[in-house]
Amino acid sequence: MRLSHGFVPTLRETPAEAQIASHRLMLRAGLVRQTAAGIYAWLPAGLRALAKIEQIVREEQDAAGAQEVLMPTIQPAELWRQSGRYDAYGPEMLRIRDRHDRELLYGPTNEEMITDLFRQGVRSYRELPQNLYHIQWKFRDEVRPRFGVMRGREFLMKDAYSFDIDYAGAVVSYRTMMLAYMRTFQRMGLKAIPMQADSGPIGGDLSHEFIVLAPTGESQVFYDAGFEEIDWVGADYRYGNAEDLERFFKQMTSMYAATDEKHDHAEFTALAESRRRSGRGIEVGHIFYFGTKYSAPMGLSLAGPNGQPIVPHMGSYGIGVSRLVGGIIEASHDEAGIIWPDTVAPWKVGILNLKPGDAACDKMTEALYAKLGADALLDDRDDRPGAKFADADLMGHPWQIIVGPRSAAAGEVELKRRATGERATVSPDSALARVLS
RNA sequence: CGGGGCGUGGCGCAGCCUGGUAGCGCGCGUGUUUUGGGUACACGAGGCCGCCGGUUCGAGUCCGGCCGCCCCGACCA
Repeated sequence: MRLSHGFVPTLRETPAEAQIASHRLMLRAGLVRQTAAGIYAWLPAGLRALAKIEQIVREEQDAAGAQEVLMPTIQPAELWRQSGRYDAYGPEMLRIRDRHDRELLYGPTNEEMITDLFRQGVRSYRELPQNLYHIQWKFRDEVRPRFGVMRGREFLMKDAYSFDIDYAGAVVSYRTMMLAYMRTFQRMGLKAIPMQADSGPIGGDLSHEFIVLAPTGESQVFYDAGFEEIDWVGADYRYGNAEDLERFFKQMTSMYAATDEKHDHAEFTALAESRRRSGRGIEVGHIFYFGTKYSAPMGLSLAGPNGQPIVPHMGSYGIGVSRLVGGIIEASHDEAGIIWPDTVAPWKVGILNLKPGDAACDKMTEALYAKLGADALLDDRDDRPGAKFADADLMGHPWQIIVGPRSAAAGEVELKRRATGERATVSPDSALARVLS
């Protein structure tokens, strides 16, 4: 994108309503604009980051064997009556009526709908296990939306639903998703820690919240240093292999991790001091097993091995995709602005033409832009160098390639790494090589 | 939902107490200037002061109602 004709309305001052860092920076960097309380429009830069995050989630879900579907945002009330949740859900559910006065709702989640789909399409236990997911906008009419997209009313969520013959199968599905989550968050440059969560009467120990570490996070967490050190993406755990998954689950759950509410000081200090970590975190995902809570009342029943009907055991697995945009910024920013991890940055590189109209500057920046393509943002605005530096830092491109009259005349560019502030004067070719490596 | 606060050009704010027809900074446009970290000067565009009603000769300002948004708490991906 050429910034001179791009819709990236950066703000020099912070709008009064934004309190926390990610909200301020998302507004200032032109990622989103608020439409109503807890409802946001995504502008080009924000949408690009959102799409990259969504794509990483998608790739890791697919790698773990889940199948993507897309369910509607609007659901019939009837489905929710079958599970008994229509009356139980309360005012967080946005209820609507169509012209025929039929009761509908804007989906806050999809257990009922997926169970309905599954019972229509699957007949035999031999077709299990299966895991279906979608990435779709949800609406929960929060009493008090806040923190920008971190707690909006409308939000983009990945939710997956597993179907297994029995509890043992459900455990494998659960562990599979847990591994996929560790890999997903790692790829986004985040340190994620699964914390055992309250799961109600059904879940047993199969309910975990995924907390992402961020200095400004909402809750205090204590954990084993292993969560920061282990490379989940590279680890040799194989999906579809129950032993690998058990080994993974043991490694995961053997390390200490707790939020302040559940923190056990004695257990924590039993860890070697060098292994103890504490910090703040933001919840970005939640996985849990819920057995036959929906399959039973909704009549999801398949032919079992001995001809008798079986009721599948289910689990659900959520990731707050739009929340992650805010979460990543909370985890990675400084005074000047956002510091995007390479994998989720709206643009991987910002090319700064410090003097549009200068033949050498124009030629060099255009050549770089042509080679970098869509993942580059070319700042070709007729503006002061200072304004471009400030906006580039604010927008947080992982790399900046800075071209001014002096360096252009010398056939060189300045390459700046946003995360470290490190700068080097190099040839355009070697700048390209480093950015693309 | 309990408590608090705020709605005035795109953004940040003053003006309201003590009614007299709207102002500042930033941004935006034009020109000159400057040219590697938000340059300086000049000129200019842009606001039915959230909405409705009331009081008054006159309402951004006073009174009533409504709507919207934010913060703390309880609640939540």
